[in-house]
Parts: sequence; structure tokens; C-alpha cells
Amino acid sequence: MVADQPHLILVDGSGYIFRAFHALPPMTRPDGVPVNAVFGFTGMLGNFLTRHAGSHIAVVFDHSRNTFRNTIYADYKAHRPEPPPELVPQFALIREATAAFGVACLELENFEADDLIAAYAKAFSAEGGKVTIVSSDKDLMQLVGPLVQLLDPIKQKPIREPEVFEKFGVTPDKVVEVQALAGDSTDNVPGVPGIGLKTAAQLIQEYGDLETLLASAEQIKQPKRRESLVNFAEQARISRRLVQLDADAPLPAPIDSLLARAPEPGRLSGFLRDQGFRSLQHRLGLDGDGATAPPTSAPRFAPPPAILMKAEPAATLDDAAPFGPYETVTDLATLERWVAEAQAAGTVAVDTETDSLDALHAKLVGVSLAIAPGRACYIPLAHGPKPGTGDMLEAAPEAPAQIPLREALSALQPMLEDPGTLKILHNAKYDLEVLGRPQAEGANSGIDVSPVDDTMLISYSMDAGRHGHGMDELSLRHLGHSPMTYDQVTGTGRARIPFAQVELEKATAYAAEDADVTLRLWRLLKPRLRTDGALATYEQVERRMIGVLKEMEEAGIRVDGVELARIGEDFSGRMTTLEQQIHELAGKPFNVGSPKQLGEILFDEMKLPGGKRGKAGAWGTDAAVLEDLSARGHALPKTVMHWRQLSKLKSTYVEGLAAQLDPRDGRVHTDFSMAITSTGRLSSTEPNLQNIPIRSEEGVRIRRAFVASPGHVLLAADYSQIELRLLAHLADVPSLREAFANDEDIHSRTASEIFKIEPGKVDREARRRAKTINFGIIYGMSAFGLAARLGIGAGEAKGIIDAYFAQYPGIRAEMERLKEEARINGFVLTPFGRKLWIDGIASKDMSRRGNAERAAINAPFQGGAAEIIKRAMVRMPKALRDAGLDAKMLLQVHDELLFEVPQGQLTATSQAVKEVMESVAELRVPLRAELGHGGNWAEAH
DNA sequence: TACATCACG
DNA sequence: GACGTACGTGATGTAC
Repeated sequence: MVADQPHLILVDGSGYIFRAFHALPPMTRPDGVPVNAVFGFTGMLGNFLTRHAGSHIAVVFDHSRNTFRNTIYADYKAHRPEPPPELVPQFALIREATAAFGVACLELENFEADDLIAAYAKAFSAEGGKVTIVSSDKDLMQLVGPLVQLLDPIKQKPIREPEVFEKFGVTPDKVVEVQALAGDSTDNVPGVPGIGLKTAAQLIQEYGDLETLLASAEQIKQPKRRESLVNFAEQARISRRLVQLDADAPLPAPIDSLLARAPEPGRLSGFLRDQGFRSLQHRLGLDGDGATAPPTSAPRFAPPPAILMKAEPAATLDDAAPFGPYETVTDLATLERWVAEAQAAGTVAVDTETDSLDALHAKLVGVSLAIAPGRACYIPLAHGPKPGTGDMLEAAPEAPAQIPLREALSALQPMLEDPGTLKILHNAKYDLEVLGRPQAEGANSGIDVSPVDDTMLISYSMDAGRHGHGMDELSLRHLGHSPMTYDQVTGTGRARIPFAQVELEKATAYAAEDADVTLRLWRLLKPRLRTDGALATYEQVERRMIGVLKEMEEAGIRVDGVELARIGEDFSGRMTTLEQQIHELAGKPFNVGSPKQLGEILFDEMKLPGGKRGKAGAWGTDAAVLEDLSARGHALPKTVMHWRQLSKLKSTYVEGLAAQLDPRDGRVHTDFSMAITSTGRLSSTEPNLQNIPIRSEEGVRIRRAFVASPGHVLLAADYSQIELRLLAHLADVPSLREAFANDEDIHSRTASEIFKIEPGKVDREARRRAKTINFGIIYGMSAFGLAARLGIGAGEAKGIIDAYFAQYPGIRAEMERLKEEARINGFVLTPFGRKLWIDGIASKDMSRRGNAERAAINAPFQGGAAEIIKRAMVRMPKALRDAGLDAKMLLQVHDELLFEVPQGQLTATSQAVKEVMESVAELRVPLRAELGHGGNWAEAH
């Protein structure tokens, strides 16, 4: 960054004024003139000037309420109240204060301050100058660009393209298009009814701009949206003109006159004295008689580097380095130089390129390294020839020159395994699985990469629930840079080529950039872990989970494919029969798998009662609806439910699972995602082994197909009532604590207490109700929700909830505390300190906020439970090893761990597993794990 | 690709 | 007085 690059600071005066006025209690001068806004403004401006410097600076004001926008649209800002009378006399004094600092005041009749800001920003940046606009007004976000940024005066946070994107879902140049659609109630910009920020952003992303969208409005699929766009097209155009700032507004003062300069001697202190602002004189170092505070200590506006310039690029030149060009390493000597440089640096970002997203099958194609921002390389290892044109006369293309795989890996291995060189990866589990897999015939490497840091997990530890943690997203968000995408490199659809066929130049640009981005993210995010209070979560839990999950994924679980096929045949036959019955009952054949067709038959043709339409206008036919109809004595719904159950099990589990069976070992290997959920849980994909059926008899058959290896048994260990234990712990409920301490049935205890039934005389129905409400509580349930689940009236449900809270007042207090915590901080903390962000908690949309509040209530319980089992998993391998046991941990299903145990070690393993799981956290209630074992997963329960 | 549905905790 | 109504996931089939 060039230190003396021209830098214009434009302060949005109105923002300062209103903030000052509303933040401070009334204050008056001895002569009775109100001055609270003047005082606040002067303090804020003085404070800003002592901390920031630019080459040019001005404060921009609104001239009057009437502007050209009122002639476009009379209602523009019409609902804004007149400024309060106490504020009016302060406007002139505020301009005086600005001038006393030696700062220019800008205003112009008929234009808003925002237009002048736009005009000066345009003029200044056109000459290559940098512009900082001090304001948090979202209407100014349209001005953000390579040379123009906003600075939020409250949070002292720069607002650049990623922040704008976060707010509007589009890049700054498209902000007005979005605003034109979404409107703005605070400014009375009408927009298009029914279209909010989300929809607007989506439409603009799709169509590019308002006019293109309006031109294609007739083709919009959603009927309501289409109608709105057609009917309110003109209103949208007007809205666009209202929000579009006029960057061609005349400049009331030449740019040169905005040059930053020290205040005239005495003028500032004179002003402060006149207003009676003694504390400000002191704060600004102007209160001395010359003895302690000579004039030279007055604010200087020139040399001290702006906070903007040091806030992030304190690390400086480095982090401003361009993304590329990067080096392609194709000879051993060059590779050895890179390896030596990495070891000398002590930290290196590493990324692997492969031919598959599935780590257990992926073949290594290349490795990239980054040692400093902008300094990165790509080492191709298994690139083949470019795809030919298919012309038979063409000479066979040759593979590009590259270091032989074995030699390259031998050169890399010592560095990758060097305990003194930290390897930084994004989603390290993947790369570690690829590099760690020993393979015959040259492919992959058997390298045990250590130690590692993982930027995905660093981000997740701090920002779970706030946004995704993919590299591209983090890069745009934190670095303001969109890396090249995989699709751009390999193409998409039919034209897609394997990465190994991508030409080296392109592969290097992509692969080295990913390593570069990873390194830059690490430099930015790693220090934040400590300040954000997320260091322990990352170091003690997330980072240690990498190796644990790697082992589990590699182990996989044995599935009996023959049994699976038998189940499939059986289901098929039964489905055929059911389908015939359904068609007869319906009076005609139709596709039973189509909810749309089913809805039409049930509600349009058969005219059954109780139909409700979903958001797309189709009849709802889910299990709850069908159950209801069935209870009214209709045969069709029940038959459909049965068919659906078989259909689900067959397609998702019988066929889906069979397709995932690895023929090499007869096992299925899931991929645990570590950074997906907003609560700290894992998730499982390809296949999802966390939702294998168990609740129905047919489901149990599927689970029986998960079997132990010969000579082994499966051991399942479930945490008992873990979320309710956390409830008893967090809300500190004496009677629930006692119940757990005595190993009582918690739902019976609850039933006895809220329904006032003698202990021991609780019947099944009372227990069922208590169980429903116990779970409902940790989901933030309402009376309505409870009524629906229990099939009782809302009044009765409310009575039960009232009785519950009367019995357990600590629980209600805890629910309120969690909502409050989320509202104030934007996040809640689990009992172990994991930070979980609650999206939408500040939303003005009642429904959205309601959802967020329930999520805030649930998050500490779900997240706390996730934390407990993760900690147990992290401790498990060593505990087993120390006990001389060979059991393998195979799966985690949120509150359950599944192990494969050599038959002779069952007792000892059970003991060790139980001990680890129950001792991993000290709560106000004991933790309990329940164990079972058998030849298959169903039996182990 | 959106939606509805349903498998699990 | 209306609103919408229990938390968190992933996979599948239909319809567009």
C-alpha cells in the first residue's frame, strides 16, 4: 500500500448528529441554548480525527428536507417527523464545530448529503484516490468499490464488498436494483409489494438488473410474484430513481479545498470554551495554559497512519499481495527449494488436487503449497495429456513434464511430517485421508501429515451458524476475493474433464490460489480465535476430531448386501399389492409417489375434509394429514402411508445403501461433515449413516443388515437423556437433578410433579404427555405446538405448560435468559463455551424472529450434547489403546457411539467406553451411557 | 432446481 | 387481531 496515496474521508454529518442527539441527555449552555447534539458531535468528530488520517476530509450535511427526490415521488421520506425543536438551533453550531476543526462542510440545495458523498467519491476515485465514507447508512453501500469503502462509525468496522454482499446478497453495483424491488420503509421507498430483500437479491442475481427483470416478468413462475412485478413495474422504476444516488451532482467546493489541515490556532479551543465543553478541551489536549499542552499536541490530521490502513493490513504489504501469478513446479531441484523454504518459514498452507470428492477413492493428482501471501506453487503429480480432439490423424498427445510421483512425494514427505512445520489446510480431514492412504502402484503416499491447522474448523469454531465455512465463501467474506472455482477449471456437465487433464497453467492458477487463500485466511482468522473466545473449542475439540473421524471413515461398517437385496425384493412385492389396492380405492390409477396427484384425488375428487394447501398451492398430504384422515375412517390414506414407508425404505436405504457398498471391503464409508450444523453437531453424507431406520419393524430389518466383521461384535453406547440432563444442569432444577441422581425415570417424575400424581401411580398416558412436554421445552415449543402434538385443545395445553413452569420456575427463567443472550450478543454459548450464532434473532419479521428464538433455546442443549460426545470421542482412542483394546469406533449418531469389538474383548471394552463417556464432563447431574451389543446394529440396541 | 416428504437424533 | 407454530440434519422422487 502506498503510504501517501491520496485518501478522502467523507463523514456523513447527519448520522453523527442524530446519534449524538439521541444518545445524550438534554444539555444546555449557560445561556439556555440546547447543545447536547453539538457536544456529542464535537466529541465524536474530535475522537475520529485523532485516530484517523486522510489527505482530504470533509463533513457532508443535508441542506434541507426538500430535494429533487420529492419531485419524483412526493411521499419520499414524507413520514419522517420534523426534527425536534431542541435540535434545530444546534445545526448551525455543528457546522461551526466542523469548521473549528479545520474541516470543510459540504452541503447543496436540492441534494441529499448522500448525493454529494457519491459525487465526491466518484470524482476522487476517478483520479485513483482512496475514499472512506464514515457512515453505516445502507443507502451508501452502492458506492463501495475497489477504491471506495464505508467505515461503520460505531463498530469501527470497514464495510467492503463482502459486507455489502452479506447485507444485500449482490455486489455493490447491483444494490440499487435490489433496493428498487425490496423498497425501504424507513425512507418510504415503495418497492414492489411482497418482495423483500431475499427475493429481490435472488431475482437480481438471476436477471442482472431491474429492467431485464421487468422485461421478463411475464415468465416468472410464481404467480403472486409475477403479478406483483407486472402491476408494480412503474413503482419499482420510481423506487430505483429514489435510491440511486446522483454521482453527477455538482460539487459545491473544489476537491483541493478539502485538503486536510491543522485547525487554525486557537479557533478550536475558542469554540470549545465558548460552548463550555471543558471535558472535550481536556480530552483533545487543549485545556492547558500552554504548559502541559502546547499547540503542537492539537489533533494532527496528516501523518498518523489511518486506523483503516493499519486495522487489517497491519500485517501489511504481505496481505495486499496479488493473488498470483503462481509457479508450476516440474523439476526436483525447484521442489526441494520450496520444501526448504516451507520448513524455514515454519508454516505452510497445503492443498491437494484429486480426481474425486470422495476421499477414500480419490487419486492424488497434484499438491499446492503457499508460504506467504501471493507466494504459492503447484506441483503436478499425475497430470495426463490434454483430451484430444478425436482426430485420428492427430499425433497422440503427451502428458506434460512433471516430477515422477514417487520422487515428488519423497521430497514432500519429510516436510509434511516435520513436527516443526505447521501445515495449514482447509478441511484437513479430506487431504489427510488422501495423503495418508498407502496405495500400491505409485498412487497416493502413506504420508502422515502433522501437525495441522484447519481454516475451515477455525472458522466453524468462531462462526458456527453465522455463515458457511467453504473456502470460496470465506475468501469472499474475509479477503474480498473470489477464488477461481472448480467448475471454471474443469468445465461442467458433459464438457467436464478430470482434473488430471486440466492443462498445467490453469491447474496452477487454481490450485496454488487455493493454498494462497488458505494461508491468508489462517493469518487473518487464527488470531481471532483467542479474542473471540473460541480457542478452546478449536484446540481441544475440533482440531482433535480430525484424526478421530478420519479413522472412523476409513474403518467403515460392514453391510450385508445379500440380506439387503432380499429385503428389497420383499418390499417390492408388497408395494405392488398396495399400489393395486390404492388404485382401486381411488377409483383410477395414478402415481402414488406424486403428492400432487394424491392430493387432487383425496381433496378434489373424493372431497375428503381437512385439506390444506402448501405454499406452492398444492394440497398437503404428509403423514400427519393422512393419519388424520385415516382416523376418520377412510381406508385410502392408511394404505398410502404404508406404501410410502416401504417406498422410502427401499429407495433410500435398500437401494441407496447398496450403491454405496465398497466392493473392496464390503463396507460403507460415510463422510462426516464437521462444519455444517449451526449447533456443533456432526452431519453424515454419502451415505448418511445417522438416519438409518429403527422406529418401525421394517426399519429394524434394514438395521439388521449392518453387521459385525467375523470374530467381532457391534457395541452400541447411548447417552441416556443427555439433553434433559443438560436442562436440569443449566436451569439448575432441584427435583430433576435429584431424579437423575437417583436414576429415576425422568418423564414419570415430571408427570408426577406437574399433574400432581403420586409417584408410582403415573399411568402411561400421563408419562407420554410429560415426555412430550419435556422434549417440547428444549425445542422452545408453544402451547399451540403442544396441543397439536398431544391432540388436545390449546387451552388445555396452555394449562399444562403453566403447570410445568409453575413447578420448575428455573426453566422458564433459563429460556428467557437464552433469548436475551441471543438478542444481545447474536449468539448463545453452550455449557462448554462453544459459540453458536443465531441467525435472524434481530429480525423485525415476527415469524422469523420466533424461529430464531426457538433455535436460541434449543442450541445450548443440542450443542452441549454434541460437545459432550465429541469430547468423549476425542478421548476414546487413547483410552482404548491404554487398556490394550483393539475395538474400533465406527459411527457417531448424535448421542450414540457404535464400536466394532473383537469378541474376546467385549467386557473390557464396554467398561472402558462407559467410563470415558460418563466422565467426560462434570455437570450438576451425572452422565449415563447405556450399552448393548450383538451381531448386528439392531441387536446392539 | 424447488418442494414435499420422511428417515434419524 | 393476525401471524405461525418444536430443534437439528440428508436423501429421495416429482414437477417444473
